[in-house]
Amino acid sequence: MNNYRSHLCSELSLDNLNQKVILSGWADTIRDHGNLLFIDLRDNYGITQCVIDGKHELFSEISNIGNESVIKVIGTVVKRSDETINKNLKTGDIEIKIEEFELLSKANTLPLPVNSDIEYGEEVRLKYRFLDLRRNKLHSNILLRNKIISDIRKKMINIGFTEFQTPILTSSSPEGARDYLVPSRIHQGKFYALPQAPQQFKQLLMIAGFDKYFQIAPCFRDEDSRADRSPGEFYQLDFEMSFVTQDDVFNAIEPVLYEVFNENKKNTNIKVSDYPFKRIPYNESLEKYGSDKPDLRNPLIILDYTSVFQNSNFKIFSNQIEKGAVVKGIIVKNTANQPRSFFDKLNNWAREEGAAGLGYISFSDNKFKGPIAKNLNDDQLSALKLGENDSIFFICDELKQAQIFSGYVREKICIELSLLNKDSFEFCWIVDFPMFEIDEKTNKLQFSHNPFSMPQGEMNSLETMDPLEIKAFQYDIVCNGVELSSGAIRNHKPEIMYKAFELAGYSKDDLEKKFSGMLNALKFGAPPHGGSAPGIDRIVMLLADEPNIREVIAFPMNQQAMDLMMDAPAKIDKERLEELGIKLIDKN
RNA sequence: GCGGGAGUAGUUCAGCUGGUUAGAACGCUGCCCUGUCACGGCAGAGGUCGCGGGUUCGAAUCCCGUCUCUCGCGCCA
Repeated sequence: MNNYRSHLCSELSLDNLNQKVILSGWADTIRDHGNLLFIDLRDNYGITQCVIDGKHELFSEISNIGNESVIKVIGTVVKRSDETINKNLKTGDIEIKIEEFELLSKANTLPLPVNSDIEYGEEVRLKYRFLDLRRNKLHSNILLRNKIISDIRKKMINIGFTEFQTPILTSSSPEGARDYLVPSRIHQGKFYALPQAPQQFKQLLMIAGFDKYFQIAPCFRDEDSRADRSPGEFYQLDFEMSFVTQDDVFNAIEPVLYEVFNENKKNTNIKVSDYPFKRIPYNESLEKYGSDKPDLRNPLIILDYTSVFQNSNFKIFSNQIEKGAVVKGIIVKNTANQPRSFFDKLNNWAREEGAAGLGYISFSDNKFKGPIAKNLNDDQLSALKLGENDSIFFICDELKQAQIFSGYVREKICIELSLLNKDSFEFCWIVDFPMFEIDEKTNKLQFSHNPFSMPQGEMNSLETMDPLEIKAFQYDIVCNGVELSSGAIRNHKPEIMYKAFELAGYSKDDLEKKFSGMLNALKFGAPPHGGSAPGIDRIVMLLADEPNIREVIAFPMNQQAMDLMMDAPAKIDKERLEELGIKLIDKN
């Protein structure tokens, strides 16, 4: 028998009555009645109440152990009397009558309590992460995370993917995020970089003929954090497939995501959108939702009303339209009877956000109301297509600004009126991203996403179309307004790549210098291939219903990319720096 | 780099327009308590009010600077 335990803290019941058992765990709460003492003993699996009588010789010793000390208890399983049964505990029908106990590890006074769910400051929680991880919420989040990862792994293998490992010490990539650099001792003055993603490696594995690759891949990017963006490192379900079109990629991963969400959702009321998921072209997403990561739980839709206002008497809009602006509108049902303050509040909010205001028209009892209504004639008003009790809010600006701000308005009104359907996971693909865009600073053409994506229409498009009109086989998967990943069908033909880079201002030489490995590989027989890489941390965030990514990572860094527990990053001894040939300079 | 919020006991927080000795809860220490499950009761210890400067007879409170945490923007192909 195991020296420390015969059973787990979750598994004893009336079936075990009168058995002598050994349990080990943490003293979660200790209730000392002077001549009677209860200990809730906790392990990874559950809690079991242990009791000792004041007459027992170990009583005084056990009454001094302190919360979170680790103890081993030997005792007998006894039935609780009817009035002392605890229905909140799985083991609440029984308790352990302590006969012997051993203090395995004494705990000092705690810097934060483990046995309560009260919110605590992050600095303390991160510094004592091992204590925070003992607490209910984090403990179950991390268990959920590991369940999700293991489910993903099983499903990917089941549908024929092969799991790989790719290098952590690799070379710096010229495009994209800042790299984390690692100095080389052997090659003084040279650096490895940690991979931002195993992008090139997975493509090389396709070229190597492995057909279907996946990896729960660590990715490293030296960029500033957000609530949903962990600084430094994060994980992706990175996958890639050979001999596929965009639809083949979607068809492969949709069931995996659907099942992972459906099998790990918090309660059975939650509905996961059925696959195939909606496919929304990038431009349509900006038009209808004002975002390239729309939250489809929000029922509001943005429509275009430029033509209604174009020749109207509402000069504020019609003058702007003449200068090239557009008018967007959002119809909101059952709001015509909202008090004036509702509309004023939104208008004030819009002004605070930097907009000129938020005009509106309401329709009820066959009458159009609101400050703009009197400027439109009957034809124009009926073109709004308002139903009884509807209101419509207008945004007028240059196209891109109007789209973005309409997106904010859509979100704001949804929050104000609590229109979000919280019991659902709404997936969609955003497809047909533009291949190129204009860099606003330099006015030059640049790649809008991954430069290795295949342009739709391939060489023909690059040679004949306006570059800004060319779409790429580039797609994002979005769930509840969270961008889970982007992916693409890759460009596997060197001549198309030379041409695409040429349009973005890179010479053949530039390309060969920067991406020689990849480019070289494409010259020796590369299959058409593509894939994607949904973010694991964000999937867990959604399923755990956590607003902050640190709540689903066992050992996260703080916003400043510091590990407060391990004290990283840290200064390095002079000797080590010398060995690496590194001299620090004082930037101040 | 820029903007918002925060920083008071080990912890979570209160502390008004400046005014005696800066409070509460949890935790901690001691005593009492045989059926609790956030056990209860009594007593006690514990604070450079982030740091520096200023205004004032007097600053946790007002002003300036600075540091730290956090949220957002930039950034993240």
